[in-house]
Amino acid sequence: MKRFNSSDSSAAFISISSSKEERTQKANQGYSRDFQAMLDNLEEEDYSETASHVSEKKRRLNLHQVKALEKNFEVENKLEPERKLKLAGELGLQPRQVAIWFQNRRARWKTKQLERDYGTLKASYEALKLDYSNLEQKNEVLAQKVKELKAKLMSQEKADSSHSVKEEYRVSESDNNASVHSKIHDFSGNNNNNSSAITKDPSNISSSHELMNWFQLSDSRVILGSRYQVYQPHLMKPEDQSLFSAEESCNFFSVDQAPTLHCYFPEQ
DNA sequence: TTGTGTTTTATTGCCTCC
DNA sequence: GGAGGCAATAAAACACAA
Repeated sequence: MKRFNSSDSSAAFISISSSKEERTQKANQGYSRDFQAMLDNLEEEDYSETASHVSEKKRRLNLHQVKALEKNFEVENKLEPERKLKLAGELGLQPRQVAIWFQNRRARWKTKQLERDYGTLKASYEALKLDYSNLEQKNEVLAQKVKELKAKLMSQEKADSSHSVKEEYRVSESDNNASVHSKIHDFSGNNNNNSSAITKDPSNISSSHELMNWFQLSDSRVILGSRYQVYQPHLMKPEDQSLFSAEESCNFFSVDQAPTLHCYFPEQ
């Protein structure tokens, strides 16, 4: 149960007869503000006097009272006891009425503030959404370009590799060296058996001619660590050496997930 | 005039602070 | 434990279309 001050509790309701209220409201519509305020004050006194014996009815505050309360609310939305008493005295209201008005006003303000916040959030969400769809479009364009460049590179490499094979074959024939010829043929014709030619230990090569050819072959290869790993840019299949592998560029242009670099740093 | 939706005034119950 | 704030709610007042 709410506790009221003794000063508040007596007349939270201002009792009036409804017929009288309607009459005065209609009559007041044509008056100036000052004159209406004066009438209102007179009415307050009148109602206070008759409060004890007339049926209780809610009564709306008049324009003057509401404006004064609004002005005070703008200054400070909380009400100290002294200010409450002062306002109540000035406006001819019960201190409790002033307190209730401030309380309800704060509630309305809060609702409006929530609506504003919602509007702001909604606007920023819409902007973000638009931004996202723009990025998505750009992403698609870039992915398409990558695809085109890849295709171009592949066809170019195909042309280059067939050209270099022919060149090497011609050189080996004119040299009339069976050993080197077989090695080159083996290497270019069957990639799966590369290891035997590539990893051959030079100490097993008997003739100086053979040794020379081994150097010629290994010249274009990079030997890494204990195992002989081959880097053969021209004779490698394009799909094996492609920077953008079947994993499709490490999802670099995927919009659904963050780009990962696992294909570049597999150990990580 | 009346039904209906909205706004305003006031109450209730709970919570926090001193 | 009293005072005051807040959320939820009731109820009167008001606006307005049909």
